[in-house]
Amino acid sequence: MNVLVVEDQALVRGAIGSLLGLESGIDVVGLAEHGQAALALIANNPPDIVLTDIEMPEMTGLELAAEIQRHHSQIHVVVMTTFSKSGYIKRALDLGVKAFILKEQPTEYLTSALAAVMQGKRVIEPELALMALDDNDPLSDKERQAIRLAGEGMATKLIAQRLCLSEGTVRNYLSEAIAKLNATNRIDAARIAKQKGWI
Amino acid sequence: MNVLVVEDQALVRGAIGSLLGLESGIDVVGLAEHGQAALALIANNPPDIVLTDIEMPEMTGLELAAEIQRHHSQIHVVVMTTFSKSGYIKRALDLGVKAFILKEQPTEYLTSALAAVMQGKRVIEPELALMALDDNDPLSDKERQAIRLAGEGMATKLIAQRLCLSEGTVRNYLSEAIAKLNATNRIDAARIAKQKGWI
DNA sequence: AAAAAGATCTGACAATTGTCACCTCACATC
DNA sequence: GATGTGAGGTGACAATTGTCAGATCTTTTT
Repeated sequence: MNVLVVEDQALVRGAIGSLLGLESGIDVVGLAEHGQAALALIANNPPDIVLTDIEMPEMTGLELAAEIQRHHSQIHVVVMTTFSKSGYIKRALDLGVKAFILKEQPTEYLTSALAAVMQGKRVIEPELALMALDDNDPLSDKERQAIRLAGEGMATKLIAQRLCLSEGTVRNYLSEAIAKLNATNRIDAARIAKQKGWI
Repeated sequence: MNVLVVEDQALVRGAIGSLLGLESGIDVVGLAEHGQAALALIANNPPDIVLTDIEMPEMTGLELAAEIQRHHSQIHVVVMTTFSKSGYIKRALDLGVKAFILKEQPTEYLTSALAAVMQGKRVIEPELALMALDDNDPLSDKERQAIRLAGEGMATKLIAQRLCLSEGTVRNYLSEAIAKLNATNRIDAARIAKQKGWI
């Protein structure tokens, strides 16, 4: 099967290309450093599978998956990512992505997932699928914005100015968010929300 | 030459192992997922070169480099990282690291750097070396640790317990660090220090 | 040996942050 | 027209955080 590898870090891109090149049954037919480059290669020579990272500049792997779903629906998309954020998983599943690979998983997981995808299967760890289900972001829009700014080190007064709210209201939002996320303070809350992909 | 690869993401670790395995003259004699595991492998079977990522949980690649410099000074250390933070580069050079590889560089850069290191050379991009020059980390060791924990959302009391210091002393350290970094509070200070590679 | 320089600690104080109960106003619904 | 409901606000209070001026007790320097 023909695979196109999309990953922004050249060293990792090359290393994964080399890894897959060793597998019998897999031909690496292209390497792209972001979604735009990948689309150009796909137009010329559509592969069977596009294996793409999610976090990339210019165009993320999920945006690439959306584009492929729209214009090249016969191509299977497999995404890789460092972070098992429930938001990512949910979007990927909605976009018809065939496999969801975490970079913490061993190389054998990747190769066997690619083989399974060629047989028409979907590959996703059950626990990740569950994460997508209970991806219920409890934060309101204002809470989200307040927590994000707080996570960048802004003081309450500045956050209030930025959001055009009173200082007290901002404190209320932050307090709410801290409670909802079971955090101990605003920094902790920001950390938790980031980790879930909510801010 | 015998190379030990240290990288926390299994997929990337395996892929780099596979890449280096293809090179004639390179034997990948071990794969470790963090500094602790690497040290255990080194004790049994010291390689010629340790190729390590910097950003890792438990023990960072730079902490590993320090440990190797102290106890296994004949081993060459090569670090890889996504971020060209001036603090990383400076610390790496101070720790006797032989080559500094960015993950955005192509795979050939890595393989040729490893070959050069075996010939006793040092490999670092001139522009990165320059970054190291104008990097003056003003933080003391204790301040660094305190700020890092604060950046993770820990309250003063917990930080004090972790560092075996009194609460007041921790507040002093944080206050000092905030002043030195021209920050407005502990979160802001942590953000600045992270970006420079000081924590 | 005296002086200087550290690191840690303490206590006091002000500023910021976190929590909570309750207020107001607009706007949709019954 | 009465009633909810939700966004935004206020004020009060406690807890945490930030600042600073010493106090102790090592080390290091002179």
